[in-house]
Amino acid sequence: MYRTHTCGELRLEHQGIEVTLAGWVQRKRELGGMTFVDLRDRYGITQLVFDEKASAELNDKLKKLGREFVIQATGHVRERSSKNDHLPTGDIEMDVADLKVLSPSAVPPFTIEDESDGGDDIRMKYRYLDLRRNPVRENLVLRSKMAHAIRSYLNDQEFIETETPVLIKSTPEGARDFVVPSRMNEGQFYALPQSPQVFKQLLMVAGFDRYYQIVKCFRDEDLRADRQPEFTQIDCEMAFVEQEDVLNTFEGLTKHLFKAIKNVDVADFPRMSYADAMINYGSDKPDIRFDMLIKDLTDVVKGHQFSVFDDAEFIGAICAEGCADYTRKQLDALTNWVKRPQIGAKGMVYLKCNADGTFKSSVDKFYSEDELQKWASACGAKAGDLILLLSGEKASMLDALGALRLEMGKQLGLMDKNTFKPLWVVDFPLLEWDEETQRHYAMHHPFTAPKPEDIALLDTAPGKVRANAYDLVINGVEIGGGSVRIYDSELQSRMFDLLGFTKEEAQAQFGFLMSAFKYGAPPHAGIAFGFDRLVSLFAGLDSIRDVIAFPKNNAGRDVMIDSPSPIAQNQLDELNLKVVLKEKK
RNA sequence: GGUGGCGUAGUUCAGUUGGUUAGAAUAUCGGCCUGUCACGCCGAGGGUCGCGAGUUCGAGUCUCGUCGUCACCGCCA
Repeated sequence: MYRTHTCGELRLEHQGIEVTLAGWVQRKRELGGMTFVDLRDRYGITQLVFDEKASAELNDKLKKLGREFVIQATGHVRERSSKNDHLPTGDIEMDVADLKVLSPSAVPPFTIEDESDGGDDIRMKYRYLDLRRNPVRENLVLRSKMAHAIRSYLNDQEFIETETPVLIKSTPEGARDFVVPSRMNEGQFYALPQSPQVFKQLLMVAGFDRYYQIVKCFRDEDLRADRQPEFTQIDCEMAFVEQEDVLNTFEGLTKHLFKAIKNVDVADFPRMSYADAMINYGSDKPDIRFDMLIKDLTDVVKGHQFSVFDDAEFIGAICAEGCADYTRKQLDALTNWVKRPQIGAKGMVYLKCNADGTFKSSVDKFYSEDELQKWASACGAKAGDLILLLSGEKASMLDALGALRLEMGKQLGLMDKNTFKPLWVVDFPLLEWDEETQRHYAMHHPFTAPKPEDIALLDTAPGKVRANAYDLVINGVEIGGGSVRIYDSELQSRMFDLLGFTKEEAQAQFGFLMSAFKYGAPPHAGIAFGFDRLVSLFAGLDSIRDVIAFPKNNAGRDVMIDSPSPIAQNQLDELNLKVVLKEKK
């Protein structure tokens, strides 16, 4: 036995007893005749005291101790003569009688403290050291607790946790697959799952009725702060349910997590159609912690010889409360911000609704005070507010206004990390048109059921068909999404047809699913939450990297183990692979 | 694929208009110190200014390229 107690549990009540602790040297404070050592493990810190007069042997060992040495110390617990209110163990210390170095440490490249001196790069390279730090470890403890709470909630609701295979089959739709060559099947490849989609549907056909899994998924696409090539989903599917049943079940799960983990009671989640989200928020994942809705001013501002507006398909605005005192410099900065290629606006028009009731606009030579008053009324603006207008092609301006809205929300401090506003976005379009390939793609996935009342549109106006598909959005983050599935092989076959699959292709890719549907498939629906995003939201973090023990960087590299990496020629030979690198231009 | 930020001591950063020997903090090492807890005080060592070209009498500083890293756009059913 290496220890009798952890470094976080000794208190005054333990005084007088002999204990053994083991852990890492956090810090050494030498005061000449005596030395203090802070001993750390994941449970806390306990102060060890060494008296110079005790023994020469102990002094020698003590002298050699450095930061992050792993040691074992034995001695009696005693009350401190000067206590430390900042530590739970601050009333006591160990009078060390015996010390053993279990493992020495090189000088770590950054300080292992709550506020480390290390930057992201170096901490990622030495992730195992970064994980010793309290804030990083706490994120992973939170993750563990949330996983536990999810399992417990779903188990109580009769969900069956079922594993599905990781080596599966590549499909053309959706994200790029990570592929794995098969040695035993020459020239053939497995794919890693983008999600266990078809397997969970087959489990419904199998009569499992309620399935869930906290499962790794893989997508070979470019990364972001909230996107990793491998990420974790809370993946679920239910049979004999309608959309409403799924929403209620997972709204319940989400509320349970907020209560159990953060002791927060959240109100019932509002529902918003995809169409409304796009028009009012310029986004399919609206942040409803604040309003500042987008207003369509097209009809209000046209027809006044201001050609920029007159020639535009759409003119939209947001109203920033209390910002009429923005300076020229601030407005110029915002204008430049919306003109960046990422936002893509050509320019920005402002209208200051001054406190004295007058108006000041960048285009007021085209518009009378009365006209400007109409703008203000249409935006619901009051004295002291600032209206920002963008004009251009409708879809891209809604997008830009949505981004501008978030930027203003950020600048005005309207996005409090401790406020949680979940909502369901529903009625997504079933299909989206792709200009490049001149065909429709499934917006969610090809197994999503159209709304029954829209099925007639499948032939006439497929772009207008709405799906029984839904997303859970919290604070502008897409936490999860799902849909009611097609369970009729005829309709499924028609969908593949719409998506441009030939009968043969559909049969080759998804024949197993359509066969399964011929043997009594129950109506079913499902949902998947992005677990990493959910944890980072609960932790108040912007990057999911912070809630993953060993994450990858922007380029999909693990800088700690230095992967990916080339493989040996004999491995390539065995797999019948030949590497041909493209010439760099 | 694209846009932008960053790259200087182990680490985090400063570095003026292009001009003498590139600084600070912290970490490390040595010395002093018996109640510290971010201990304190004194001292020391530590630099291919990411890399490569170019401009210049002279480049950490300017230009181009390249590599690394971060954020975003495209992409992510």
